Amino acid sequence: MKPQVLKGFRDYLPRQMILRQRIIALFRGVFERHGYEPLDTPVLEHLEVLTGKAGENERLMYHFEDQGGRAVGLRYDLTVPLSRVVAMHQNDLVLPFKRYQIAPVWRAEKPQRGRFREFWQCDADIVGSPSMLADAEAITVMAEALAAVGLPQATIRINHRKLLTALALLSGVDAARAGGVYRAIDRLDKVGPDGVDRELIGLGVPAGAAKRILDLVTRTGAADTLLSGLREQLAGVPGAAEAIGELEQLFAYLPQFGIPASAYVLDLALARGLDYYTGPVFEASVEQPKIGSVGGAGRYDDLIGTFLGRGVPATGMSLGIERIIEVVEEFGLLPVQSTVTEVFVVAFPETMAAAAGIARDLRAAGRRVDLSLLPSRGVGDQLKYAGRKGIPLAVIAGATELDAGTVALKDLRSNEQRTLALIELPGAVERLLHLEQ
RNA sequence: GUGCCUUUAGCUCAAUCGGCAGAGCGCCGGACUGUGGAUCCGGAGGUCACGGGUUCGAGCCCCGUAAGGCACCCCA
Repeated sequence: MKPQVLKGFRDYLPRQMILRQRIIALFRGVFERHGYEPLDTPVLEHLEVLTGKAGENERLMYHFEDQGGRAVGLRYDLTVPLSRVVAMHQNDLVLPFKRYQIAPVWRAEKPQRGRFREFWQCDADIVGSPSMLADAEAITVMAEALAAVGLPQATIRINHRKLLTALALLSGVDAARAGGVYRAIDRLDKVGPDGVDRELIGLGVPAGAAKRILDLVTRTGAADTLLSGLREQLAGVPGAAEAIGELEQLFAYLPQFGIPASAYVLDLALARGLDYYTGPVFEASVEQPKIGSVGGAGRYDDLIGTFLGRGVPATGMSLGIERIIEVVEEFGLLPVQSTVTEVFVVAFPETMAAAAGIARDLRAAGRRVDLSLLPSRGVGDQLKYAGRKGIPLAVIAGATELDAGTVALKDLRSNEQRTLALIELPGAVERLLHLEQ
């Protein structure tokens, strides 16, 4: 049997796991500081729970028949499972329900840099508030999470799904076929204005309407100026006034939540592909490295209704761990740690018992301690092992020192070593570790 | 899912026209019996991604497959 993993799936070795867990811990901290509660759901769902929500993306869904003949699928995102949970457990949840979920999802895409078939999403959502305050908080949480990992160059672009629908109506395309118009508009940064113009005309949009749409979505400037301009241009178009009004509220709330104005921008060309969005949509992306968006989301007021029969408003955001790691590594935004161990205890065959006792005492003091399990290795080899793993401190528990009630403490980073009374060891270790921070 | 590029030691890569598979780094051992990293010496390590084909002879040419990457599509 040849050892191998599936295309687009990966093992995470300790060095990578340390960074992943660190980022996850930072995100969890941001989520919990904003009052979000943890949630987890099964990786496998009834296929019908998953289908009908992702539009054309359903071709990327992993699905199969289980041994009992049931049609099942691996979750494609964390938003649909959340909606199912809300519908199933409505009596146990206090609304607005704010939950975060950090968990893997699966998509059968062609792998590329920052794009995998198994990847982790970090979602924070608010269920039960139709207010733009909820959307403003979702954007705030996203901005703070990105700032927590030192990613300030990511700007959150914001748009409104109903605004795009209004543009489609304006162009003479009915709401059912509006998706094509969204996609054409969304490709603005890739194919440029002329390209979008060609694509719109290819969809059957009259040349005049295409030009008008292009004129509207390529405008830049302050959100309130853009929105008041749109209010005039789209007067009488169904849904437009509502969308513009919501965006105006949203942009009024954002400064109140304390996010710097540089962290977000109104981008009238932003579309996003998932079918279930009904209101504001947001997306955070980076220019370098070229991996596209690192997070996104939006409001999905009708999704829970597909399970419940009655609508429950919901909004939230999602961050992609793998892509964020790509950026963090590219720019060295977080320190690289190769081990979680703080102290290594060098032992000799004849001092094994004492060495184990020292390790136990240090652990009781809260230290992370590795004890040599191969004491027949020489001191040099044991120190080499500790050094190669990147462990900062070594305690040498030799007979010479122990007979005098002492022990040698070596700082493997600076090569400084001193002999100290056994009783002083925990304090000395603590001091050396904190000097490092 | 489509198109293109790549794949040689653990890693990064070389190998002229199709003619005996190499280097650096890493690893292991020694110089050095209780002190890692440096230096020197020595050593191990290869199904040339995999499967076919052409040829006297293939790492090199041809076909197929897989994995990785780039561009689409789409997305975190």
